[in-house]
Amino acid sequence: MAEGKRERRESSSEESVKLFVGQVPKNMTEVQLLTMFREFALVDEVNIIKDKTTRASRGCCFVICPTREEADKAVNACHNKKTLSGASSPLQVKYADGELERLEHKLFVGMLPKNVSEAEVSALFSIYGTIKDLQILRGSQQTSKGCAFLKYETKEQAIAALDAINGKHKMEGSSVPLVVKWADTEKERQARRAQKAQSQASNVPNTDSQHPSLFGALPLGYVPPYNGFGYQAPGYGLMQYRLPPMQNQPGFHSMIPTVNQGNALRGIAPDLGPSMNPRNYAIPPASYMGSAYHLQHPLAYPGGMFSHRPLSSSPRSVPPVVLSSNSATSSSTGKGSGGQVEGPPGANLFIYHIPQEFGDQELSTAFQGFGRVLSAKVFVDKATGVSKCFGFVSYDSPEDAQSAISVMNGFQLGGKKLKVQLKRDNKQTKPY
DNA sequence: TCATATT
Repeated sequence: MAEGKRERRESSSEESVKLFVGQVPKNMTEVQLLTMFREFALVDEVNIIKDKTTRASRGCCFVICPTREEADKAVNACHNKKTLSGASSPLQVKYADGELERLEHKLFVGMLPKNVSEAEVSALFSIYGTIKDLQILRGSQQTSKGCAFLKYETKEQAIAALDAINGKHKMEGSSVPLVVKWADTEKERQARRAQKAQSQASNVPNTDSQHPSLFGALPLGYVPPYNGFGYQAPGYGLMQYRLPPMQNQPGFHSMIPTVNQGNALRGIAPDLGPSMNPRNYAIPPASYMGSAYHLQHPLAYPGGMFSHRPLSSSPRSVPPVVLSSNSATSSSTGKGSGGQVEGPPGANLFIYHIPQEFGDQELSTAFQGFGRVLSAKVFVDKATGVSKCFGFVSYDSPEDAQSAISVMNGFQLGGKKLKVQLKRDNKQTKPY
């Protein structure tokens, strides 16, 4: 990225401030919102944030105020102060991502001599403007890391310092010039972190063994209705089947019969090799054993021949559950374009005590044996990306949801018992 | 412990 310059919106001047507003009813218009916010502050513009493809409101908007003072007025008057009709909680009004940073005029200074003090850095940079904040990064023993962050009062000051010092000014006793650049934004840092995590993850291709405790605890059972599978008969080698590419499926699946052999999984999975590790594990109910399931199965295709409750005639048969360690598979569950697909009333589940390591895909897979999963969402902490251990699963029919509840509620998975209930419906409140 | 969403 080029240093020393930042992208800027055409439509708003340097001092205007963008606010992000959440809890906006999806049926409100920009004009309505503009009118409302203008009761509290000067507002230049309101932009509803819409789904890229459907153009439907995503329930939030941006508000552009001409100055920081006006923006603060809007925040103070509205944030958590009023709930718009149709919203489930009060308006959230805050500086949009990056706005505060943009107003900070924050620079990164590199190639500082290790022994340089704050005072010395300050003396140099004060030539170009008023320093609002300065910190040299230090390690555990207070040893300098040779770089610093510095905030100026105005952007012009920061630019002046950047132009004058970057690559040009050598501090006393140093043979290399200082590096001065705009500090990374939070977004840039996130992207960097994500990239690092990504590259680290790809160095450890087989993550299946990271969930050994889950395998042992899996509910008995199952044949995935929309997935093909490989099958390992007891004592036989692992066989795999590849699905037709058009089926939008993970490339490989393995199905490991019986719970008692669950620990065999740990021995089997790694043998598949890094480029061929299985995506889904299905563990069929004990009642499947000793039955026709010792024979080779036909492949299951989406919408295909394989009933998703093939042995429901057996009273002791336990529900379908599949564990998936998939990370990169597209799926039939509703996601991808952002918003969650919700099913009809009574077909949406709230699930608590989801194992920490479950993501959307694992949740979807674990619940897909009861019906067509329209969407599955595990909630994660915005900052850390860590699962909050609760989420939602939507089916297209209430009956599917009920059968998922009857089987999965109370089911022990990963140390805790799942809590599976109908999702609360905050929506259709009927005031007379 | 019930949808927090950044054009």
